[in-house]
Amino acid sequence: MKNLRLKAARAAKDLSQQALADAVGVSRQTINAIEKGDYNPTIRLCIAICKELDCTLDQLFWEE
Amino acid sequence: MKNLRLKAARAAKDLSQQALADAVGVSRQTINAIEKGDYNPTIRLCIAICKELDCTLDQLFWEE
DNA sequence: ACATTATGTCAATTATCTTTTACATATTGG
DNA sequence: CCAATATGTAAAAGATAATTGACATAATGT
Repeated sequence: MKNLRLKAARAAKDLSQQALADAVGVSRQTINAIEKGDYNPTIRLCIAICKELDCTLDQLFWEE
Repeated sequence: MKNLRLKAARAAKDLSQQALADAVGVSRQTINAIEKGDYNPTIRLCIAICKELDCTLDQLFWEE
């Protein structure tokens, strides 16, 4: 399933997928794949994304 | 660096590394490596561990 | 209308997470 | 003292995260 919270948080910072990818040191396709879902990124990448977007892991990646 | 919060949370549930590994469907070495640190597990594994230990991502894996 | 940026997606390759097998030490209970 | 459990660690192989390059379609602004 899609990660719409990530997409929204990125939009709130007015960052493109490319800009976020550059900021956290991965490729644009990786960010796109995470937002698209059916993907399993590493915890360090998730943490880097959270810090760039001023969020926490629970806010962007926790699922009940 | 070591993940002592994970080690403590596991101890609080009285689970061995093997028991936690079985519960989340990975090998004992993987749990050991995560606790040992210098390791980068996937977010899905982190979530599975958190749910097994009744914690959240922020509680076990967030780092300021 | 045009150029530019942003996004979606795919195939092939590289990097790395995870397993398997194995051996070692420490600890606990009988 | 002995058997069983728990933990730490390592090398090789398997599974998958992530990169690279490419092509396509929307969206945006001039």
